[in-house]
Amino acid sequence: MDSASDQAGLDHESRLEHGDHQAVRLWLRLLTCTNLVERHLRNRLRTEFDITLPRFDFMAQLAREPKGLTMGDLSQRMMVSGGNVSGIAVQLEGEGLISREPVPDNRRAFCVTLTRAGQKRFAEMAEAHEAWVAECLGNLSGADYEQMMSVLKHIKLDVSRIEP
Amino acid sequence: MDSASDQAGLDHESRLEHGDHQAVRLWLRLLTCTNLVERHLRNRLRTEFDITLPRFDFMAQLAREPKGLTMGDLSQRMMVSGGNVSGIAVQLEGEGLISREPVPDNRRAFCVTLTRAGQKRFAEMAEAHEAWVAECLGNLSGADYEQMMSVLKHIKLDVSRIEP
DNA sequence: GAAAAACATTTTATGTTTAAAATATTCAAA
DNA sequence: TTTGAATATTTTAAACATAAAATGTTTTTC
Repeated sequence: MDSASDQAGLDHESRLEHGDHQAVRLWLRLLTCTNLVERHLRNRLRTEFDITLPRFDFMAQLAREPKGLTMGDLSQRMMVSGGNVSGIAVQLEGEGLISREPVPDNRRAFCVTLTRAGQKRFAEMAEAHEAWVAECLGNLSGADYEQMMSVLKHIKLDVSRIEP
Repeated sequence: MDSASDQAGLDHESRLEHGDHQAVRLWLRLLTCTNLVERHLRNRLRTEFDITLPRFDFMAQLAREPKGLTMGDLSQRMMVSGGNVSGIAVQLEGEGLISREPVPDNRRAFCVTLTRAGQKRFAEMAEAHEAWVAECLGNLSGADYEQMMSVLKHIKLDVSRIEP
């Protein structure tokens, strides 16, 4: 029924509409797929390491920057609000996985780093996490991988150009 | 540095690790991209229609099924927990956008449908939503679109095969 | 050098999301 | 038919997320 009416009157308007529908279909599939992988990782982190995805992400950012990051840096990189990282930091600090030390020449900011225990704990989790991700996304050809990376970068650019 | 060591000792182990890293990079980009679009749509729905994304999704599922859906159907299609749809339903019902009627031969279940007002309201929102999505994802070539759809389907299949 | 602006973070209030327990109903089997 | 398993939904408690206000610090500007 849809394809019949598409073939019938293919003026500008319906062309546009067709493109729109296409975009929506892609969006829904993209969303479904991402949610599926995210849920999978979330569940495994919970069942095998008793940690949540946000806390894992928090630690992952720090692991990438041994010199430490400020709360603002973390908020920006994790793309969540400041109040959010604040809450997560309190918990991780309570568990002894991160430490927050004052920055010498800026008493407003904290320098957040992984503790020795945090580094060790994260290393274990990261290895498993990487394997889980590979299970989900590692079964693509090199060409598919390159294509996806390129198209996603393209989309990212398109979106960032919209937001005023 | 990375590429040098890759070329140096390319045994099975480092090959695997390389593939894993690749998968992680793709995953992070996929996640970032999806979050970016999702946040954009969420903001626009809030500012222009004063509605949240989950409520919109809830209504979108119903719009697609004029005969109505049970709470469980909605939970499954929206890929969120039952408690979640339960809360959303209460709100939408309070606003008169949906109705929940008992199913004759199953007193456990509700049949949820859009009210007349809900249909009208959704139609307005859906049109705008479709245009916003097209702004984000509509700027791809037909080939890119097809490729994305195909690869995402592939990934979805891979993930669904994992979950035990 | 004092007032104002900008900055980094936390707090607060509100709302979303999940997992798990609780409730109620239906179905299956012994 | 009564017991038990499965189903559909709601409730509850805890974590997460945001925006906006509050706090304290630094920088700018006049």
